Amino acid sequence: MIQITFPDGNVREYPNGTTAMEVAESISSGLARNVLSARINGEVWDATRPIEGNATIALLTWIDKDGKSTFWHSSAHLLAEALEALYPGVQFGIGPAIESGFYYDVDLGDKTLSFDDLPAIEKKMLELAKEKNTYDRREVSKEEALAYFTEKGDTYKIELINELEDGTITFYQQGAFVDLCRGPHIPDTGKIKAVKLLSVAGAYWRGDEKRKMLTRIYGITFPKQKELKAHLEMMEEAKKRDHRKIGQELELFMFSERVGAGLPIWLPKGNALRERLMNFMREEQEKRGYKMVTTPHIGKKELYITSGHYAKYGEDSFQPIETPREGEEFLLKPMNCPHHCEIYANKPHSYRDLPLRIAEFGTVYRYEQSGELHGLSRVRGFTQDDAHIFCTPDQLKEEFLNVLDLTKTVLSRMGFKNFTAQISLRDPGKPEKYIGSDENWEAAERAIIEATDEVGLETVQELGEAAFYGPKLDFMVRDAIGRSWQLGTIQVDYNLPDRFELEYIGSDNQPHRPVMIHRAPFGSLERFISILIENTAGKFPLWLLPEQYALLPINEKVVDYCKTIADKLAIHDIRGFIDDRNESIGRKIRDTELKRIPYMLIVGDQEAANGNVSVRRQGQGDQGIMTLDEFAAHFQEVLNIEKEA
RNA sequence: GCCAGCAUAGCUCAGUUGGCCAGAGCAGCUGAUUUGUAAUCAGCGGGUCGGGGGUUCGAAUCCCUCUGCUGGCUCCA
Repeated sequence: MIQITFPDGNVREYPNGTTAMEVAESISSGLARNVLSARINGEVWDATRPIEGNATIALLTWIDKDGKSTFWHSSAHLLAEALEALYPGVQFGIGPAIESGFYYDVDLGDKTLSFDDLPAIEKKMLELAKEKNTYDRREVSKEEALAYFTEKGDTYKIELINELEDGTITFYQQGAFVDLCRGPHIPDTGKIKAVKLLSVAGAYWRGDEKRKMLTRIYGITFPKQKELKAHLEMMEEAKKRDHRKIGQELELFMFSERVGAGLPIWLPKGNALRERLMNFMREEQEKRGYKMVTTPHIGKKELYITSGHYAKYGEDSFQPIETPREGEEFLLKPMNCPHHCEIYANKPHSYRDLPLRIAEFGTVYRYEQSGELHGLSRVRGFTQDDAHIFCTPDQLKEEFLNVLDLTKTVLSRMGFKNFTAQISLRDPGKPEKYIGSDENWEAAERAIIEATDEVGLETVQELGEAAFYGPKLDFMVRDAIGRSWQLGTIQVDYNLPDRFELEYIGSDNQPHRPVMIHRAPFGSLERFISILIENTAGKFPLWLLPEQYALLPINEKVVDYCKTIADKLAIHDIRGFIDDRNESIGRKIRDTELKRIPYMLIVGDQEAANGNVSVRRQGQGDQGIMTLDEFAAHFQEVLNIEKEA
């Protein structure tokens, strides 16, 4: 007998070689039906795999993240089985579960697969699922594994096997389909009741753009049809929040083929939003001792040779602009730091001057591959809320903490709660990717980790995600369809001060090298606004809105009364406009609702006679009659709630 | 840049297997209407079907190419 320990600490005895499924059955048949896999001694296993020796167990079902992931990984195998049945000779790459569903990378030879082919594959998958084939695990020798896939002619699997150690290789088989796989899998295919293949896309084999591009099929599956339906409805809802759609509807920004791809054009309403964001940032920065500067949009090529950016990105940038007579070369600035370094170098500095915090809303231009462009999130010209802090090594941590505080203030003021703070570190295996000494890298990485620990910021660390000149702390936020984007960033840089030979005179009367922090709490206004739109579905916080209310006169006679209201509200710093079009009140309300203007003040003969307004809130309907003072008080209260949130 | 798609009026979309002057709703303009919580009514104007080239007696429809867009991949100072 062996002892099995349950998550609640209970211990029960079972015969040696018992499976998780049998354990589940011993508890209830309902549980057994729902078990997808099990965590045995911390490792996720097949529910049908015999447990040898004492163990801890956690039975995993659809509600567990690992249960879902087992389900989706098994679904990838089902997809592969269907593909093999429909397209004999297909070769397989890898087929993992992802955050929401799964994919399989396949090589169909000369055959190209398009979206229209997916329904037939879905149908085959459901057909195969109904066979309720079990997923059978088998340990194989490397020799046997190679022999099988050589016979089958699957070059990708052979490549994978060659990198595995003999004795650790397992095959899984369901129905006629055998795959190289570590597992685990669900007990049988019958649990997969609902299948939706979402898209086909190209994906380079092993993520290497020099290697062959395989066909990637994305899909998602569920144990119940109803769940699939709910999921698809959710995706539809998310699409309505897409900033590209809302941006057009609300006339915030546009693109023009003639101006060029990836070059956003801000329309008056979007620009007003931008201005408010910038003013907010200006105020917050002024409180924290930043000085604003303005620098040109271009800089001589030599500037970027000095900074090291030319060597790193010269080929992959917009190419230099030349002066017609002198032949001087200028680059569109891809970042502001070299210009700011020159500002620092403009005069000698004493340690007493530091930290020096130089800020600019700097518009920069970067070449992005055409396939990468995406609305406002990935563009070729954008404005950073950039600043560079020059400080002594001793001040580094305090300055970092100061920036951290600013960034957190910004995110909370915007109502962003679901961000991830990611510390991006070097890839230790690829020193050639980075410039700067080991010593400086270590010091910088340590500073970031310590500062985030100190403020209790929860972070994730990613190796290999650092910029080429230094480690960074990025704030990542998700868009409407779950993609993660970098917004705010804080980067420590020992390199640029070196390259620009920046100095300050210390208390010892000797020259020293300052440390530099690059930071942008919004990141770029473009991307920030794209996320703001998707997070709020275009219903922006009240304090940010240029148009907070619309005054809707019911007839012409009350327009003058509306004007007196607007004047009085302006005194309270409440902004809005009068919709005096010759339209029905129903139409005015509908149009204002669609423009997502938070307050509608409806005024007819009664309101004009009584000196009040009828208040309607966007999306919430009639709020009843209020006097102006009542409305102003209510308004102020909402602003206060926003501020504290 | 690569893979797979898409591109018809300002917007959202129809347009059967290539066949008369390319359609609708909304928006716009003109007029009537002065309206009580999500679309008042009527009339009118508007598209070299993304650009260019080709096949054909004939192309929005088929082929090539460029541009832009969508979903991925790679990249992201």
